Amino acid sequence: MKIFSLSGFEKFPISVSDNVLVKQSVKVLRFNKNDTITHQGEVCSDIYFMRTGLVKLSYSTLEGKEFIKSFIRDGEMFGSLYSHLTGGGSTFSIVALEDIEVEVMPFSILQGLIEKYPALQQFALSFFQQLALKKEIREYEFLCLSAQERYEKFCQKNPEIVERIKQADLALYLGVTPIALSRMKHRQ
Amino acid sequence: MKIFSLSGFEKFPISVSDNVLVKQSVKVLRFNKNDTITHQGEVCSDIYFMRTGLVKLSYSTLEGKEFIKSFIRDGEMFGSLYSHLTGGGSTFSIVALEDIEVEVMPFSILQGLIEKYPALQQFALSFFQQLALKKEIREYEFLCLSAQERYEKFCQKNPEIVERIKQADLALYLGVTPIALSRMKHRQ
DNA sequence: TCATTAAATTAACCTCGGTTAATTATCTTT
DNA sequence: AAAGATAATTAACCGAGGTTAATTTAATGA
Repeated sequence: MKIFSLSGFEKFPISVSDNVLVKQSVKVLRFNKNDTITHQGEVCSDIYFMRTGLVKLSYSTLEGKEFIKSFIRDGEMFGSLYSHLTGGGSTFSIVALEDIEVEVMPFSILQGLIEKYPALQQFALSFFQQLALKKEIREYEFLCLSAQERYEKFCQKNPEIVERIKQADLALYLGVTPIALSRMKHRQ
Repeated sequence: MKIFSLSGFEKFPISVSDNVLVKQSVKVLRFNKNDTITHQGEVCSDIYFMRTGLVKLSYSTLEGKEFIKSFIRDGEMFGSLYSHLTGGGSTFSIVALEDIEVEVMPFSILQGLIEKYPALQQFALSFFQQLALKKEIREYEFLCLSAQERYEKFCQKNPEIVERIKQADLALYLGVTPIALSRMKHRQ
């Protein structure tokens, strides 16, 4: 049961005075394509709402390899769950794949509002249930599907995203090298 | 911030009358090793608390292959998030790896209690945050680690579980065949 | 204890994906 | 339009893991 659909932090169903608080806490930031919004390892105590554009959340390994956790597009909310829950540095970087405009708010402010408003509590619960479900589906795909099948499914489910990203980034999301993805595409 | 640690549904911090409700709704069931508790495809509108024993949540593919989503041990809670959120059939089966004793309660009862008690709401939020985090860590492992590395990490983090499961089941959890895991173990 | 079944190991063969490097296509930018 | 950079493709080689099947080891039961 969705109480409301998020179209930015200032649209939370809260009192006028708390809305003023939110307006004071929220910063609207712009980044250029290829900018890194937050670096892997940095503590990330903010929550983001993507107004326009597209970013990737990506892991860099010790051997210098990159893998992509997810793509976040306009209208979606994101942050580092790990950083939020443990206070440690984020396990991934956030990089703009297009020029973007994001709203940024400290986790702590959102936390306070959630404790105060049942509707926000329901929203938060639903958000994390959906996040868990998404990640369970990704777990299923890594376990049960081949790279080829993951590729076909992604293209089918996210045709718009495929248009907006480099093929190499799609490969890193699927867990294979860009070369392997190129081969897969041209396999008869 | 953990409000309380779950040691069974009857230990929820709720009123005496609601506790009676819970006691009436909860069934304690016993299953033998190798019994299937719920079958893939069946709607699973219950939530489980594992008193004693160990189960696996596993996917069966069309080609007759099996892959293991997770192991659930004594003291843990589980259910089908997908079935709960969509009303559809569960995407996985639940199979006892030891003789087990579980508490079973309809999701709907828990849902009602969550709406009534802030402490339970906080508990549910925390539960799904932790679930999402666990699945994000598994996503990281599939993306960034080799099968060998996933094996070593699992043994390191879950030595007790390794003792209690068949090596073949560990392989299916790691996403490789039992043969591949045997080879990995004996690789110098 | 022996017999039977299940689990784990090993071998031989093959496919898929990683790696390096060269080549071609596609974008940018002036 | 030409030049330079970036992205994608292709080739050759290698290793990890899948597959089938045989063998050994361990567990279970009568």
